[in-house]
Amino acid sequence: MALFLSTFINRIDKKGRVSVPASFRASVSAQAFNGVVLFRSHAHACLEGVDYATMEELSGRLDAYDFLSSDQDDLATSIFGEAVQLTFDGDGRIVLPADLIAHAGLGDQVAFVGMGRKFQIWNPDHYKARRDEARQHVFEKGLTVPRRPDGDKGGRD
Amino acid sequence: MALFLSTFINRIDKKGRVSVPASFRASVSAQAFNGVVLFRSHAHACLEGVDYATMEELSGRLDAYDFLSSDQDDLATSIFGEAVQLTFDGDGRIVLPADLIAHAGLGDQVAFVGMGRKFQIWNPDHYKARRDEARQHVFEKGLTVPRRPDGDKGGRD
DNA sequence: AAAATATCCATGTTATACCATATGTATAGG
DNA sequence: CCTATACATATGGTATAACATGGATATTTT
Repeated sequence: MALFLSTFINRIDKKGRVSVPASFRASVSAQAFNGVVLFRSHAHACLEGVDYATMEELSGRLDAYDFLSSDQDDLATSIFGEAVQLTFDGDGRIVLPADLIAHAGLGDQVAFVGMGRKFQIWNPDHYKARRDEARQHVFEKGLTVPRRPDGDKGGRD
Repeated sequence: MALFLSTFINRIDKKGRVSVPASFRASVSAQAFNGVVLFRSHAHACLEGVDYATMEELSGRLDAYDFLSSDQDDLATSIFGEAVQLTFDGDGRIVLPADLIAHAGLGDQVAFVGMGRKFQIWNPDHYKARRDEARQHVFEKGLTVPRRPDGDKGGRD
């Protein structure tokens, strides 16, 4: 299992600890780093989560830019400077830093929303509105999943 | 773990000593040289930091220029000529040379900003402005991380 | 000898690894 | 078909270790 699927609501305690859904943990269990990487979403009041391998892949793709170029600098600052890597404790929990909790407006409950290669962390109340909005956009604009890109070998896992 | 991630604020004492964040130290621990390489940023009032292996790779990239070309000469001078190797002491600290402290306008606190394969060292106050600027550039220019480069096998898992 | 550099030690704070308990779900038995 | 039990997950609390930081001592350099 490599994909983040479905939505889970978990509690967050006073110290910012929260259990990562077991199925999400299974999705990153093949990694060397036992945990996830989080950063603030630029588009929404939520957090984005990926596995460590995804960060490595992003780093590799950034090499397409010249070293020391200003575009590479802007991207690297925005992506890597703000990211935090959070290790699972023995029971599969992570501790959310206070500034990330603030950015997402999290209370005592958080929603883990699977989005395939990544996942998002929401205040459950805010997420409902976001979900309806997303559905509405897909319907109004008639959005579809694009066909496979040329170079993609299309591994079905 | 080879990536520099996240931002850390550490104190600098009167002698210019500062702790390198533990996770950054872990990122260079595979190297033979127990320390980091720093040089002045050309674009900003900050310092750039890499591990020794990256310097070797940069050297390889510069081979793209013709040997004895003036461009290669300029780059090699400003990168390799200015670079300093700083060894960790027993507690993971380095001593920042006075001219580098001056260039970055460092006070009693420094921000280590992870940027993937490299990191930057900032005056924390200046960095906040820089972070916002970078985000703005990414948004205005619509910068994205490019698709996989040609040679990239792009293995996930 | 003086200054600069490196090594060592000691301490407070913070994070995290560990343990113990609850809750919910699936399974098996009556 | 309902109930009891066992398993897996989630949650709450505590102790230990790692880290950052300040200071002191030794070593080298000029």
